[in-house]
Amino acid sequence: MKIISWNVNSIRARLQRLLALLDRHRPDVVCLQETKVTDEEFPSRELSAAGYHTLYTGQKAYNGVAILSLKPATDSQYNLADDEEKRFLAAKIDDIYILCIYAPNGRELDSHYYYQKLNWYEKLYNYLQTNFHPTDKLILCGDFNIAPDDRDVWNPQLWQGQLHCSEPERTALRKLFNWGLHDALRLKTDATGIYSWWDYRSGSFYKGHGLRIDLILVTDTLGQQLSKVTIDRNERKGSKPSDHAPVIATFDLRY
Amino acid sequence: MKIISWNVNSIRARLQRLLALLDRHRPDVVCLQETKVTDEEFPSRELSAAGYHTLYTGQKAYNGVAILSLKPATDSQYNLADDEEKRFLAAKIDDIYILCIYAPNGRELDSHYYYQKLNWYEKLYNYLQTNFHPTDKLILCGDFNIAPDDRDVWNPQLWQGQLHCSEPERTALRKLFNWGLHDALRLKTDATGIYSWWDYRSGSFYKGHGLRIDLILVTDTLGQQLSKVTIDRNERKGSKPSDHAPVIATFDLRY
DNA sequence: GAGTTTTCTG
DNA sequence: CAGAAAACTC
Repeated sequence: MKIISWNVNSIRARLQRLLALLDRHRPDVVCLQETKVTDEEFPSRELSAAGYHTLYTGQKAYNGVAILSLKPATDSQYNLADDEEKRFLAAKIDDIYILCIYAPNGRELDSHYYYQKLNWYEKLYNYLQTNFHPTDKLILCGDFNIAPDDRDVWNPQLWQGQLHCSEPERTALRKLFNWGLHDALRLKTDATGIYSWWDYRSGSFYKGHGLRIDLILVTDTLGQQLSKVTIDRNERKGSKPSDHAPVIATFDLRY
Repeated sequence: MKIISWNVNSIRARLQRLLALLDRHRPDVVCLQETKVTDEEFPSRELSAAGYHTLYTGQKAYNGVAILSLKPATDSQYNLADDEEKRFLAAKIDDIYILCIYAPNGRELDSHYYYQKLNWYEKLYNYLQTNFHPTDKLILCGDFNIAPDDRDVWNPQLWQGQLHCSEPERTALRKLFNWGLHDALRLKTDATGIYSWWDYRSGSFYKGHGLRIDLILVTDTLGQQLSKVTIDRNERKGSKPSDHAPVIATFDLRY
């Protein structure tokens, strides 16, 4: 079972790249973030022509998430709580619960939006607690807008305490780990220098100035069947890339 | 001698089409309107690579005119009077005076801008009178934003008295004719249904809803040597066309 | 810097 | 409808 999480930064601008990605990896499940289209504008026809079932929830210029799957999904959920912004989508595919999220950015440390971000994580934690158990087969993936720890940051001193790396943010993320989720990539490697996002500005990708803020979190049972986690850095190259690269996890599912 | 006048509606958006046009017709002179770029952004390198000398005067998002020529130009003039907008460019190529204009649109009948348009035509007339004589070899071409008479309008009843067709506008244009300029196309044909502009909206081109507002005017001596006048309607087809088609005049110059 | 919407102009 | 700019977000 192969799952990909990718912040496409506009599915309109990235459709051809997305179709090529599906062709290249033939993933069972794809979680997309920042689709930036309303449901009417979501390119479901092109994606179903590529063989994928689609679930999506979007809004005008911002946010928007989607789940693509080779097999049809069930038990879909489009809201975390009373959220106005389209940042959450959940469904069951086979016997695995898939949660696709696009966490708020926070804009600025200590701003109104920063506290909304922390509050949103609180809601996510509550959602997990009320609806699931750590023994469930569950994957929570997406753009978390938090780098878990200093191994995930190109210049930890510079980023120390900054947005995406502040203690309150990391604590909110750690709460998910403590509940029973594992950072898939960290089950496989302790290496530094593995990033999923690079600012469009000032040649950040070329300079290696990235952060790992796109994560695939899994519960224990799935963690034990995890065979591989990679980040498709090539997707950040060429003309008109997203500023995020896809994260890919492969499981060797035993029944 | 072949001359083309074309309102490109952004030379940035139309550069490939322009280069193809140069290649297709190999005109001696090209007058362009609505280049919509500052002089720094004018693609002079690409055009000189295509074998053309360039004169241009432009501003940020609006207006802008240019003259391209196989032979270098002399006696260039960048202003009609004290004009703030970049709507006028004149030069001498061989022994012919070339005046390239982009007349104001006028926006609305009887508006402030409408009277500015009439006033601009007054300045153009004065410029002609003070600087030239009807016996000169002179070509005045560009986007006049006036349809000379009802033969040049797809639905004269509908357009009767409207912007581009109102009596004050047509009188301003007629003053140029009375001075000694001839509408090159009308020296060759009385046909109706020959247009140079079609609104982008509501499939006007497909429906044949056009106006002839792009003109090549010539003095007597040149009129007598005029061999052909056409409008390249194909240039309005395909993807990303200008809303104007190029007007092409060919002269059989006797020395 | 690369998406988006909105406003302006023709 | 198609350009361009400006304001916005990330």
